[in-house]
Amino acid sequence: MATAQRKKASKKELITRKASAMFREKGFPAASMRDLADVVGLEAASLYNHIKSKSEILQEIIFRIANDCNVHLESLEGNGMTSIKKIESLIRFHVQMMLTRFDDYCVMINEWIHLTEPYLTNFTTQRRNYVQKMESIIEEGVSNKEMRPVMPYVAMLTILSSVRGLEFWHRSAKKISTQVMEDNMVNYLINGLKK
Amino acid sequence: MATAQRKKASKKELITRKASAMFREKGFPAASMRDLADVVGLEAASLYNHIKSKSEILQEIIFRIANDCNVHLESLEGNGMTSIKKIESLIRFHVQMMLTRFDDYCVMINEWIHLTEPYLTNFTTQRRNYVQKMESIIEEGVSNKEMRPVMPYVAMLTILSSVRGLEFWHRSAKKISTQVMEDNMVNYLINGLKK
DNA sequence: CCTACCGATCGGTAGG
DNA sequence: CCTACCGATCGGTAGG
Repeated sequence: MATAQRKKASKKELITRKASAMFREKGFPAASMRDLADVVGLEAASLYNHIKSKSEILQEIIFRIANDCNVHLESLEGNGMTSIKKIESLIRFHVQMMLTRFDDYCVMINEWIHLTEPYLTNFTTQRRNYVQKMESIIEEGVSNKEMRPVMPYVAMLTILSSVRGLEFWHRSAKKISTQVMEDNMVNYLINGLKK
Repeated sequence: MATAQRKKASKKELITRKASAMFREKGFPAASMRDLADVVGLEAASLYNHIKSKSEILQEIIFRIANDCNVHLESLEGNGMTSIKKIESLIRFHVQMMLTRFDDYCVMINEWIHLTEPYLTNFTTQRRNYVQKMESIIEEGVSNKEMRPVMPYVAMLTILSSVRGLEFWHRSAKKISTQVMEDNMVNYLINGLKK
């Protein structure tokens, strides 16, 4: 029984992982449950012994990684680091998420529009809170005189967009190692903030 | 006859414009021809008096704006500007495209995956050429000693990604004016390049 | 986990 | 430009 449960859970994990790769490649609406079943090695109907619906898979992928981002950001709050260090940690975290959990991260940033209510509102609310907290850290750094007088909103946008840009890099022939890429991104983005 | 032609052309233009907005909002696969017909004020079948297929609309949107980007980039080549000025012009051009032709620009950067062959290969080839030319300009600026020793690939990625990030800004409540936004982006990104 | 199948919706056509 | 309709495919269910 415990074994059966575990088997079932891991099969669900397999389905979710394959779905994530497929949603990233084709986009959520263009990825069909029949294609997914083929990749997993089942008939389409059999998928429904493991998952409730196509939407449920999308929800699990997105909220799992969104939650990890939130947890990391909260760990930064009031931990005594300088604002610059906090932002550096945030950049490194996002770059690592993008590189080590590529499919999930891309699905979150590109496919969240296909969430249905109430999940859609839930997600956009979480995201609004996230970027506001991030802007607060930058604002703090500016009034601390740790950072140049950048507009927090513009800095936040540039940082998150640049991480997102790694999607293009990951897809293309990558002659640069991931560590070099991470350090280059951090340098470029942090140098834009430092006095 | 000339009038009929013009009327037909403008109706096609209307369809394309509404389609662009719809493709951006919902994504290409999730936007149905019936929804589009509703917005235009026709029956779905009647759309096909003006356009050949759903795919054709996507192709026209994407290659029209991609072509404008290519023309601008070619106008920079060997025009006597410094490398920094060339990149500043490129950034301003992209920011303006994003802000003044928001739907088309977003469809190009987000929906190109849904092009079918041979258009898909055509597009990715054009894009590869584009980023290579852009990297050449940055490389030139670095060996000129005009720019700091950045990696051209990383700088290119950061610049294009940051422009893309304006999609998020455009969607949200925009308290910042477009001119201020453009100048802030240019300053941030150009300062990262200057010595 | 499969076979068989559902209603809904898709892009697109015929014919007027 | 519409009515009527096509075959294909979609997400998902019943029943075993």
